[in-house]
Amino acid sequence: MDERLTGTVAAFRQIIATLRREKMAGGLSRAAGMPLDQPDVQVLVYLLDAGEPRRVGAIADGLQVAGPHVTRHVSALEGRGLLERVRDPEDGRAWQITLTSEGDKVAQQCVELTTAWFGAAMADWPEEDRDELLRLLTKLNTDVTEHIQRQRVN
Amino acid sequence: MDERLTGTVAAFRQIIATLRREKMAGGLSRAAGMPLDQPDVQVLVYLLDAGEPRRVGAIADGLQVAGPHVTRHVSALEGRGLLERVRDPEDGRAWQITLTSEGDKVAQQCVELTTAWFGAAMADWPEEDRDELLRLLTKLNTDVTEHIQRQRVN
DNA sequence: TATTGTTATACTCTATAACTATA
DNA sequence: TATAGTTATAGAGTATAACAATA
Repeated sequence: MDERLTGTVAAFRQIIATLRREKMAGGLSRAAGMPLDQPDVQVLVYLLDAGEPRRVGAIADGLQVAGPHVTRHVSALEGRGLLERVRDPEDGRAWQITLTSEGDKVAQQCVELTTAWFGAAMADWPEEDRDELLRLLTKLNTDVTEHIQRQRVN
Repeated sequence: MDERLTGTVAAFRQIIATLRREKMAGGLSRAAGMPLDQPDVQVLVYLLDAGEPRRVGAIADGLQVAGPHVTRHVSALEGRGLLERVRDPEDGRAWQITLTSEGDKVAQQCVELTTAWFGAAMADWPEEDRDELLRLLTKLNTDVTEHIQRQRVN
């Protein structure tokens, strides 16, 4: 068995545990001046990254969660004026979820704060290591996703 | 703002989402021939890594969860014969939690299966990249933990 | 009086099932 | 009849508060 892999998995697991416990959403709520839980933030940031309106189903796929979960948070965020539901002109069953300008602002704050947080944590990282981490995590993401899909087929 | 960091955070978040959805514990249960939820596995693997009996409080610290959470899973695992509670000879309030030989076996299976899973996902990774991922995640783990502690002080 | 662990309770995140409206 | 989304309900994981026993 590859000792390196065991160590890598352990490190990964611990980072996840640490970040979970940190409850970043509390800080984001304070910065945004309104209550935002973690799935709220994920929906907002997903839409910001997308750069254009997206369906409820697309958000669920992107975040890898079930549809009803997205529905609930979209409804809450709509109620707070951070996004809007617009009927999809090409499919009367679907909605296009759109960030309002307020929602766009809040989403950007979330990204900036999170990035700044990691930036501070990694303040003394050399350029090469930053490049490498991005490259390797991106690759890991691809390979893990592919591996799961391969397994599904079998 | 560092674009690399934004990408790194995004990749990290997506890997977490993918792994969460994969519900590894189901496969581990099947392999072990008994129901094991995710916190069960974490407790077992923590004790295996420790290599010797540990207190409930130490397990909670190590997994970064609250005490009562550990108590519940320790009780369940004890009921299934995977571990034992032995009074700490030096402190009558505390328990030393010990893996039974059965528990040790199951914990090893969990580690092996998880490692094998990642090994398959990363099958075509060159040696250097494996080394680098281990090095960078270990470093990230250290730096994130330190950053949180620095913030706590302020 | 402080600490270890437990019991009881509640909260957050997410899933599944049943339903509705449209295709 | 299939699909997009919603409503209602349930489950997993974890936290907080109140307590017991020992230090």
